[in-house]
Amino acid sequence: MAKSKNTEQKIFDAATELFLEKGVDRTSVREIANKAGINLALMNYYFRSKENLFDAIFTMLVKKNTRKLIKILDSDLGLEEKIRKYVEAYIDMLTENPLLVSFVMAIVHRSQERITQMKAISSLYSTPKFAQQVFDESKKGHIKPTSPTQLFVDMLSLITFPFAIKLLIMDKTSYDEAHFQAFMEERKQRIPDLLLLSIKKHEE
Amino acid sequence: MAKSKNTEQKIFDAATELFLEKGVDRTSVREIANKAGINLALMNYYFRSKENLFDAIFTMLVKKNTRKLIKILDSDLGLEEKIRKYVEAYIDMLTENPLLVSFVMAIVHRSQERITQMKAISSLYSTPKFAQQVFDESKKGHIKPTSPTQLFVDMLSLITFPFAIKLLIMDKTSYDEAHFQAFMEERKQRIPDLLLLSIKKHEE
DNA sequence: TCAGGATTTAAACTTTGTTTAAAACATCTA
DNA sequence: TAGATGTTTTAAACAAAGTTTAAATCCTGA
Repeated sequence: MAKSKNTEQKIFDAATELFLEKGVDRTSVREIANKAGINLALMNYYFRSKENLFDAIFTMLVKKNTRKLIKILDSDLGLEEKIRKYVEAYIDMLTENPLLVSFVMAIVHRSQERITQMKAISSLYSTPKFAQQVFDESKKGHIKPTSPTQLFVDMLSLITFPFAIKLLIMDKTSYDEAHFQAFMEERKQRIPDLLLLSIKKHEE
Repeated sequence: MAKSKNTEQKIFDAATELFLEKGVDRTSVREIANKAGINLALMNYYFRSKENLFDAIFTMLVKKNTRKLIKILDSDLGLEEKIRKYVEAYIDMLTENPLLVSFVMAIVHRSQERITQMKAISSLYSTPKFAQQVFDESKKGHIKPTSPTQLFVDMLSLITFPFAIKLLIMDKTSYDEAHFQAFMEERKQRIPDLLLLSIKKHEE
């Protein structure tokens, strides 16, 4: 167990860098081995397969980047502030890690079956506290009767999907990177406004 | 050019069936050749590559399924009715063709660069009439000042993304297929309500 | 009819991810 | 210390994938 930890880490690091840089599919195992300066077979020795290595890296990335989001969801903030903070933090996160989006898309498209078993993703979408909060506020009559699931799916959709079709948006609107960034910045206000409006009482 | 059209069609049909059934990545060229009853090399003779064949099939599928959607967007319906009709038709379309979702995700994730060049997709998201309509109604003061792009992205996100994370939703809520269908059925009301509320004037 | 282009075929090629079996290394015990 | 044992590393081969090649066959028009 002397150099072992080291080799495993070398593979992990090289693969992470390559996956983020060129995408999983366009990165070959031989390339990873090369970059890590190790023998080809060691990838399969330490991780059972390339797919497995991908899972490990993806889990690490999600964990590293979503702690803040989960903390917000589980906090004691009021619903409005919670939603505003969550949307902002989520958009910031995806802006800083654009490749997480394509990673998620990769998962969605390649491993539909496995997606529910990936604890990292699963925990990201686990929202008992948030759901309870929506339920309670509904009950107390502070907001309209609202399905927590619908509300949460609305929120996720409005945040995430625009990143997935980023290039399409940029193409259709002739935006450059800066414009798109401004577009998403605008959504930090827009999305909470939209969601809060929909659950607020007393309007017509 | 005797049997040629026939062979090309046989490949196209066999591939379509297999792609839809098992996904693109899990379908090998040899399998397609087998099912079509043709020689392996003919796939590359008629379509230049498997990727190309996929593009052709995808374009066909999108065209076939989105005519109705485009027609609605380009119609003379009022904004409210247009949005309601569009959302309903779109959700119906994705419900009936669940594989179109993963196809879109595949494109988004594998071909970010090419996505804007795919006319089928591009035209689906081309909304000059809708944008004009939103712009005019804003100007006339019938609705709040609204960015057509933001509104359209909102709508697309709310419709499409839930299908992308379908398994995740089903897992988290212990839904079965029927439940999920009902969940999306509910969204046919919910999404237009949400969007219309956000552009309506005079509230609060 | 037969020349020439289009189509089809069998075979090989390249690049994937993965496995194997032996070699090298490290560790622990008699 | 020497040897046995388990771990790590290596070179080589494997299977399956998409693609290409070059020859064979078919078809059509002059």
